[in-house]
Amino acid sequence: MAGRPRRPLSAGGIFGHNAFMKIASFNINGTNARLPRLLEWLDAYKPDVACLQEIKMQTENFPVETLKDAGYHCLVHGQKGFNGVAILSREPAVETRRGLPGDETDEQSRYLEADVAGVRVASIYLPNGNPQPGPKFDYKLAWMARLQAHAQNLLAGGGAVVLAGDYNVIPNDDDVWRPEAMANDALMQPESRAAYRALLWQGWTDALRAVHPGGQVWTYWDYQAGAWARNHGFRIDHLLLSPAAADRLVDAGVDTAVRGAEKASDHAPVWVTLR
DNA sequence: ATGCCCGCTTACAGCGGA
Repeated sequence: MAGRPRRPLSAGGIFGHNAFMKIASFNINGTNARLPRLLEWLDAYKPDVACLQEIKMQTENFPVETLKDAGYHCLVHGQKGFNGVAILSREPAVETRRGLPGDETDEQSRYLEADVAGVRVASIYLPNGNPQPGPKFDYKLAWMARLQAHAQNLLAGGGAVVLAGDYNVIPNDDDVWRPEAMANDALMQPESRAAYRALLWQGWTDALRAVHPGGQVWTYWDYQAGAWARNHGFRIDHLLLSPAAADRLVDAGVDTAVRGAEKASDHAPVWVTLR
């Protein structure tokens, strides 16, 4: 039959060898403590983009050379001892924002954003907010209001955007092994959930929820009380997709086995693939 | 009811995490 010659799928792929783009989020809970696990995960699961949270070190100390040897470019927004986010990518990334707008006095490193292969990607480490009520919970809700305002601006651009990170919000009762056990926690207060829902109502798609609508999918297991062995987890790491990104959604999941390794983070990586 | 466990800090005890 006449017409355009068939080419293998990969020829049209943005990464040459892969028609799909895998974007992951992983709260590593300390770069120095987790670097071997991080490298193992990158090698085994090969995300095209990896948004990291809780790198817990200053920007200049991040092991960019080691990660370059592993095949990744790094953008880093660090902080000594606490917090800190990064974006690793196979393709070079162009930074578009460092820090969440809306409060010039906020010195915590919890937001980093970049363009990678035509997709706007953010690495988010939303405040925990415990104990509640109190100033930390107030900071969490104020941070979520700022995120809501910025997310609205991102949507207005109309492009493919992925807001990936540790949101420290358990959106629904079926996102936690036993809701009663967490009832007084900042992660599932009505105000926290309402702020998360307000984001979704803007037009974002919770990718993991869309692929696993029945819930019971965990991304975090506490180090304490044998939570991993008992599978007492909850879902707080989320990938929110703009409509243009959601149109390209192929799959989403959790690299659960990563949580079972020696010296593991208390979070497992979560990911989406976009066509 | 609290702590369990973990990572971090000009550390060796206390804080933050979730």
